[in-house]
Amino acid sequence: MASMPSRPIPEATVARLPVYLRSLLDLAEGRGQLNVSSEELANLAGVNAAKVRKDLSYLGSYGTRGVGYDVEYLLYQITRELGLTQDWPVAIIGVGNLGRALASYKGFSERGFRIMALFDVDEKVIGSTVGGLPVRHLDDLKEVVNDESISIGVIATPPVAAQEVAERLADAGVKSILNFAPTVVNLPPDVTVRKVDLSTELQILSFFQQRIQAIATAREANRRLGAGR
Amino acid sequence: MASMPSRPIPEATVARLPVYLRSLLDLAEGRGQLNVSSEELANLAGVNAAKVRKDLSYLGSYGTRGVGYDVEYLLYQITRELGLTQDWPVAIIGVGNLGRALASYKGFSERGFRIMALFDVDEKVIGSTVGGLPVRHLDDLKEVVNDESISIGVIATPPVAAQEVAERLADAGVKSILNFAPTVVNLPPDVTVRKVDLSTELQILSFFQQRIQAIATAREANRRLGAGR
DNA sequence: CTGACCTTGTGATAACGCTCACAAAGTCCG
DNA sequence: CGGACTTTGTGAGCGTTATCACAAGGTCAG
Repeated sequence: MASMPSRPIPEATVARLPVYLRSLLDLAEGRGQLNVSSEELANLAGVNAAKVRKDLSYLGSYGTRGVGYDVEYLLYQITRELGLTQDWPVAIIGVGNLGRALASYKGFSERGFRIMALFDVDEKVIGSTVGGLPVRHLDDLKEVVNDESISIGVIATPPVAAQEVAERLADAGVKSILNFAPTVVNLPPDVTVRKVDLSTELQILSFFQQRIQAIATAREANRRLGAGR
Repeated sequence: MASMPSRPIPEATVARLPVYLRSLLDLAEGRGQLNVSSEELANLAGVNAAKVRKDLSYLGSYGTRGVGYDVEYLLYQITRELGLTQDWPVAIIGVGNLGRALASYKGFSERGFRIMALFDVDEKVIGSTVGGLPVRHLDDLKEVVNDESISIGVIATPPVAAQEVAERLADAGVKSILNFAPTVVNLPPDVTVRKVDLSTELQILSFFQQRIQAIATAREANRRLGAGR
């Protein structure tokens, strides 16, 4: 039956492929390097070499023993595996601070994500232009998704609106959603939702930071005890 | 020696605590609910009930069998465990699109992360005010970190600058860094770095989106084959 | 006070991901 | 052409995370 994926690629590997991709682009564009060893790629990507090799082995045997990987060829294979040989049309819903920043973010278009439409419900911003695109009313979502073949939706609304927006996206046929709103959205399992939560990240940092300070405090107390003895 | 953590809390659990925290806040503030079962909390947080119970059990036995968890008490325990009983002073480095959005983002201050200083190297923005704070030169970083007891640094610079900024932060004594620049930064292991990469997230979505379309295409081909038989 | 009922807390087990270590396969120099 | 050297690809083992299933502990009505 045509080409089933030889082995299913683990999710952890998929999450690292974009990192390798970026490292390879640096090598190719910056230094024009032709070959790269798993060791070198590992350093650039901030992981260890064995992991790089195992990850790449899921894509196939694209390396040459004794030499390493051909940068251009590997670039192509990862690009293909990630589905980045084509451009993806993206819509952003919510044109607040974050939505605006995302709409103007160069990194997206550079990587083939074309922001095709912006939506909001606030009459004050509807009709205005952000990053060269008009802001449309959320009610137009389904129509625009169809017309522009939007396949990825980015939610940048306040948390209360996120669930409804997510449902509207799903209803319009969008199967991939990136959610920046700090709330969990529930959707049928055929829709892939990824969540980016800025506060959550800081809270995790807080946990480790606190641990550092707790240790420092304990050590300080210890030192004093020692001195008093 | 005082209170060592009874059991070390798994990192996967730490990463979920902020999600539970948010769900509990919704319950407390929104509906004024007093008790919550692992089942209900699981639904709100988008995980399964057993995982909730196991996660919470690392914090201690704070539930009541037959009843559930006391919302306020659990809120307090998670807040304490995450080190959120105190405010954390934060600096943002890089005042481009993203830096500005972060500087104005309400979600940070709401959760006790106080943005105390902004830095850049572009003379055009230095001295200007963003979100009520003056933008200072990166060279003042160390001084300000000391004066304001900055404990968390947020990197929102272009990728080429990220490594140097990270090193300067580490040199100034910052042990927790949130990196939005799309590049890996290498620092000594006593510095905790978390990375948020917007393009990476879209690329992961692309992978799954592509898979969907590949399946749809295969099914379509199949259908035609079947019809032609 | 008793028994039906509910929900937690946790061992046991399965799935997953990471790392190690080394054979296999190639290069390259003399 | 042969042997030293390099680096991949991967099986095996280990640690972490997720899930299951149920005894233990508690509520609550009568």
